[in-house]
Amino acid sequence: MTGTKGALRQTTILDAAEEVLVAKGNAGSAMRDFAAAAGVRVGHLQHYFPTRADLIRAVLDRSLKRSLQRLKEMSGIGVGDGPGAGELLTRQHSERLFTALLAEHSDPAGVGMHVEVWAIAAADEQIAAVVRAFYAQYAEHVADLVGRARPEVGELQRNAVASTVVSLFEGAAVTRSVIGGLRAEGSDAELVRTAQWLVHGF
Amino acid sequence: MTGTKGALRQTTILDAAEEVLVAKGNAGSAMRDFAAAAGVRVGHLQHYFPTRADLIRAVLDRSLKRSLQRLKEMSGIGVGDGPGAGELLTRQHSERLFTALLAEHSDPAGVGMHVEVWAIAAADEQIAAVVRAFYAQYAEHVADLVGRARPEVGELQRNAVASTVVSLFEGAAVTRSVIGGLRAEGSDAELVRTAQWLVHGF
DNA sequence: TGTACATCAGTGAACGCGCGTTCACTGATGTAC
DNA sequence: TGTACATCAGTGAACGCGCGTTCACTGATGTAC
Repeated sequence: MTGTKGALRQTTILDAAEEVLVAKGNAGSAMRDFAAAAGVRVGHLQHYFPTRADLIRAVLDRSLKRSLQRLKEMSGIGVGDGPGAGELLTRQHSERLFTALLAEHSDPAGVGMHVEVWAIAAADEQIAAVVRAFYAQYAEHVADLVGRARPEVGELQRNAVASTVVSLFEGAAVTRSVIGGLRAEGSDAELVRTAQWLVHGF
Repeated sequence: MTGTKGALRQTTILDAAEEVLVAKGNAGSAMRDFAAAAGVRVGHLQHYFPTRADLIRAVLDRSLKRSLQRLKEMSGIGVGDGPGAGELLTRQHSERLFTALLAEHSDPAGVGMHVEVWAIAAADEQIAAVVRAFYAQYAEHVADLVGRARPEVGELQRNAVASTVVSLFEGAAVTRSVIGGLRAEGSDAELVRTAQWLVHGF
């Protein structure tokens, strides 16, 4: 299908489109904006993404996949001094993980993307399905972490805890953003402490 | 200015617009949709709200004010068997409050509105300011609750806990929505339990 | 190694539709004397 | 109590712009023999 040159262009276009989407929002950005940001003509952009919906879907899909990827990396499956896949999750490990995760969720660009994802998903069932899959995997991953911290906890409780942790961090993304404006001193530490309490049980 | 008939019309228009906004999203709903839903002509609609931005701002402003109002009512300042303003907040009280609050945050219409609010605020600084004020008041109210549960806790810690509680419930609104799709069994109870732990400290 | 042809990369102009907004208008309701 | 006039409520058509999309086209790159 597309050669390596085309693949590069696609990446360029997606990078640019993501930037525009975060900066100007879905409603505020036109195909002409995406094209201009990528340094191509509109007709050319449509050579790769025939319709606007195709482009938006590709951007969000890639963004969510990357988020999940980063979460897994941060959980330290075999990297650096993180715990191995089957090993017990200590409080040192979870503190580092949640601190890093919170930093990701506090990044303005990431927050803007999250908000756009939700709004678009509300009107596009295809994207909504992708988002649901994302959260399901996100929660499943956290449930695994709980299992590694407290192997004695049953599956039901593990899942309940996991979805609470996900809520906590997703909410943090919004409330600490420029939009939410909540940036109380010490709330970072409090949020991490809460996540640890949920995972470790104390 | 506007007579009582006009005031009624305004309410009708805002009600209809809110419904349309939740159902079809900001990007997906036109002035003609708002007008049709309210049973008036576009020109007539603009007699009350000259521009689209005026209408949207009025809808969101009213919605956020109402949310805050309900939160305060639920906190039970002098209603039913809730605690009075200065009284100690017991675990019974907080359980009832957080369960009710979670129910509010799980209402599909409310969730749709939240998501739209965030997306619009990201592109409209005027609305962003209203949203920030909302969260500030929301957090302040929760901080008061913490003070009533544990008077010995200092202001700094109270605020940190409050913003964490707000994050928890805002996140819950998204992750439990049709979009998020996370509806693990027992997660309601776990979320309430976590909020209680935050407020009461145990 | 060279040629022929298909496929891919990229251009540029035009179309047509939906949108927010404007505007001149008529009918209803209130208010002053 | 009736009349005159201002203001408010509501209509309907039209405008003009920005948008996503279409389309016919040229130039570049690869591939088969």
